[in-house]
Amino acid sequence: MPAAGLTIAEAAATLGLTSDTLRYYEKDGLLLRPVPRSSSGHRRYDESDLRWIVLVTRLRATGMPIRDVRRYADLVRAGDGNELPRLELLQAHREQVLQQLAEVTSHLGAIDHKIGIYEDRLRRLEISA
Amino acid sequence: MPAAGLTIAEAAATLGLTSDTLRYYEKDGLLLRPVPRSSSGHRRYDESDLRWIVLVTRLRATGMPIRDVRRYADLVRAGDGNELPRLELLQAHREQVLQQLAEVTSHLGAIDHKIGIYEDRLRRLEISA
DNA sequence: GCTTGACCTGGAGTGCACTCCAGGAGCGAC
DNA sequence: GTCGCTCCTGGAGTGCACTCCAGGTCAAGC
Repeated sequence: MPAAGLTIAEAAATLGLTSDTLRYYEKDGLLLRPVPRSSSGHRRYDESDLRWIVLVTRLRATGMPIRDVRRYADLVRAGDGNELPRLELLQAHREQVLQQLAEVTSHLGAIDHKIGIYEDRLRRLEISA
Repeated sequence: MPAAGLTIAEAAATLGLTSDTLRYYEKDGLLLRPVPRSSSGHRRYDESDLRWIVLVTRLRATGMPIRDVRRYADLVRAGDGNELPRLELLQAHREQVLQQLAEVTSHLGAIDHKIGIYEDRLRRLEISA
């Protein structure tokens, strides 16, 4: 009978994280619950753990600080009744991300312009060579 | 007779940085030259200094590490003849930024979806109240 | 029954990019 | 001539997010 759930190494590979990071997230209160253990005390991640950690990685990858992920996890862990603060937290993050995207896009435009200048210059050097 | 160029505080305000950061960039080799000094040894930033630092902030704001900005500054400082490596560095960075933008945008889509779910749920709670 | 390998814990260490600080100098205003 | 301001330097300190390590447990395979 195979054990239910993934080992920490399997979960890490699936999620694109390291085992160390998974332990760190758990210790830091980013997960909804202590990950269940096998009889020998090893972590076993089930589907709901993985689904949550995927969300955590999305929040992290869009620049949300650990401390805000923890605040969000705290809210979800607290159960029903605080949907509004959860929504507000996500909406605030969304605004941040949009602003960040706009800023980066605009800077990228300027960098692209500079790239164009170098390309022109190099084309001309090539021709005159 | 007013001195030519901005003081470090003025330059910092103009660029949206701090004086400490400007000194740090200079010490770390991110600038094209040591910033010229007044007779009393205070930095005076001229237009060319500012233009370069604007580029530095664009590179930084799009996620280029300090060490790569320094490599780019080294190339520019070395003068004509290495346009190709400069171009390649910028193009590589461009690809990074595009990939980053795509990734963030995709994660944002998933977060938006979650926001939609909360909005629906809250709307329903409101109606049934 | 002993080795091997994956996992455990608490805690120390790392890399990055600033940010702050102590001690000191120059300069205009009073 | 001294107060207050801005600036200088070298170097220490900070916050963040991991990442690594020592020393130990446990189950499976030989």
